[in-house]
Amino acid sequence: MEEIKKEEEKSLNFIEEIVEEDLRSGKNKNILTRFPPEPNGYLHIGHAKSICLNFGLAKKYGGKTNLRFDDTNPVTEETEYVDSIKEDVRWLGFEWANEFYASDYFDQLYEFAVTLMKKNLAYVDDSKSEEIAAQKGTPTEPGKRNKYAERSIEENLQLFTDMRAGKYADGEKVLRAKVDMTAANMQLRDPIIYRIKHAHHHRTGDKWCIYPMYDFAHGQSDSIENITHSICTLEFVTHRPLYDWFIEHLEIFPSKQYEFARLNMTFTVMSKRKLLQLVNEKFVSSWDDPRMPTISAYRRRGYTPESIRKFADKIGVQKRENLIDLSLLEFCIREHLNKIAHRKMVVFDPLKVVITNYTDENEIVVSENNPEDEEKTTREIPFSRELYIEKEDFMENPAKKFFRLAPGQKVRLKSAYIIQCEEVIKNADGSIAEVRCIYLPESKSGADTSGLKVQGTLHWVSVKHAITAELRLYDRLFKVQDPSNEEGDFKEYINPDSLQIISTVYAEPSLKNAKFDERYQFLRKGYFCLDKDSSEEKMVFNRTVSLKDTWAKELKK
RNA sequence: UGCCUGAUAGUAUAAUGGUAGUACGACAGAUUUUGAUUCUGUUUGUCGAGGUUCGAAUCCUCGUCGGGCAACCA
Repeated sequence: MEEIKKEEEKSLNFIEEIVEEDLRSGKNKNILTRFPPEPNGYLHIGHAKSICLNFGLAKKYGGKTNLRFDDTNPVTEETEYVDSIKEDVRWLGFEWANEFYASDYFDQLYEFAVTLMKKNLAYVDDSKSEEIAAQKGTPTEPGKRNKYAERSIEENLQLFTDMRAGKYADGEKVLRAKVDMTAANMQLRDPIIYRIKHAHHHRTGDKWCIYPMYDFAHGQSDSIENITHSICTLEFVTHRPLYDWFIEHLEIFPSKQYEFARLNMTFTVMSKRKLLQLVNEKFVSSWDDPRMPTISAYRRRGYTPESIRKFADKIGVQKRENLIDLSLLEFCIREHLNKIAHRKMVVFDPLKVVITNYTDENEIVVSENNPEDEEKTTREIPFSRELYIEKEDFMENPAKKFFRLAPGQKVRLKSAYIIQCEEVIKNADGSIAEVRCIYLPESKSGADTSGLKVQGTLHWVSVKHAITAELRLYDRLFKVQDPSNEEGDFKEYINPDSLQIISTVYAEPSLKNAKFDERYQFLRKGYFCLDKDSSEEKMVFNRTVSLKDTWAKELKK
């Protein structure tokens, strides 16, 4: 009871506080949020934060969320991205009330521009791009308005009509809002709101050759949809006065913009531009290469939607710049996988063990699928005289505190017997060929009458029953905590060992039935899932995340 | 040297004038047929200087430091 109460009293983030106040005061009867991606790249974990915020807020307060594609720049946007974004949002577990596109509103937006011109609040400017930039001034010097701002309403209307009709080439003219060239906030220095682009749009085709800019599309789209809380990242703070200015002068529904700090994560880059470079320049194989921080990559790698939502919840929502520890994300996925993943025994780097006093031909041992699971389901594993264990689980001259197999030392074979090492057989070159052991028949798991306690338990597979698979082990993509903040190109800091492929590992036979939507814990190794590159002939597994390994830490000391 | 923002343990995040708490990490220990999980403990913090107040992370003043803003990108 106490616990539950604590959970309910969890403090609100600053946006939840605003929403609660707006609901309490009656400013809003319901809330409506939106998630507004531009379809020019794949969604990443930073977007996941935004998705969880927008959809989570609506869910919590009984409102709804629209998915709206911010597709006002035809040259970078593609349908491929639209599809991947929808898949990712759904996979994360969210349902949108409506699927909209900023391009749905192009006619309306055009009318808004006409309205502004009629109010003498917008004008067609013939200046070149560089001229406009120069006239804008600098943060410390005010800008200057040019002669085009003097054009009559009629002339502006005519020119804008001509722009739409395709009478001008790209860049020849723009439509600007007439706000304030001397404003301290540079966003207000007569921002461009329409530009000419003779480009094919992924939805409207060739209907338009003029396209609205972000500032003249986003807020208006919010307003058209009656979005109550329009949540975006911090870099748009300086745009907010403009956002409000358009709404005020167009006299349309007053959506409100609120800003939070975007997610940064250690050993990761999070800009779509940089991620696109990684893909295009082949540093990774694709947008969903499991080393990428994209949602599709996490999905392929074996992350669960639950774990990502949990992560989003734990990092919170704030306005301060942040750099989240990757280990927090890893904690979240380990926590979930520990509960749901079935255990399997897989030997990565085999060392043959022969049990000299073992003669049974067909023994089957039984092992639990998941000790965390309430329902204690089990599976059968064939045992035999010749087994594989990990090379690293044997030391001829054991280090201090080495609890595993060594000459004369005893270990437990998981779910089977205690064995004792009797002899080490070597190859001509001095390397270890195999290890000979004896087993203790009375030590069988579940029926152990030996009275012995051993410190180590090893995973193993029967040589003649083992099946093989390929493993892909992933490490962080960058060598440094904050690649974007280092000197030079961020790509110089790519970790050359971010992908390790083990072409053949030996697994217990039950892994043959592995399914794409299931997660596995390879005992003492890590969490794995079947990769889409698997075929009838070859199973391929991705390591989602390793298990914590305090022994490896001990060795480093 | 303009405008806008922000500053609490290593990293995040609470405390909304009244005991600076939580999580991750790190470290130590207990349990363990996974050196996993679980459990216990330890560690480290209010950017600085003034002020208001019985009392300040919180309010005020002045600094310092970080981030953003000068794309026909979003």
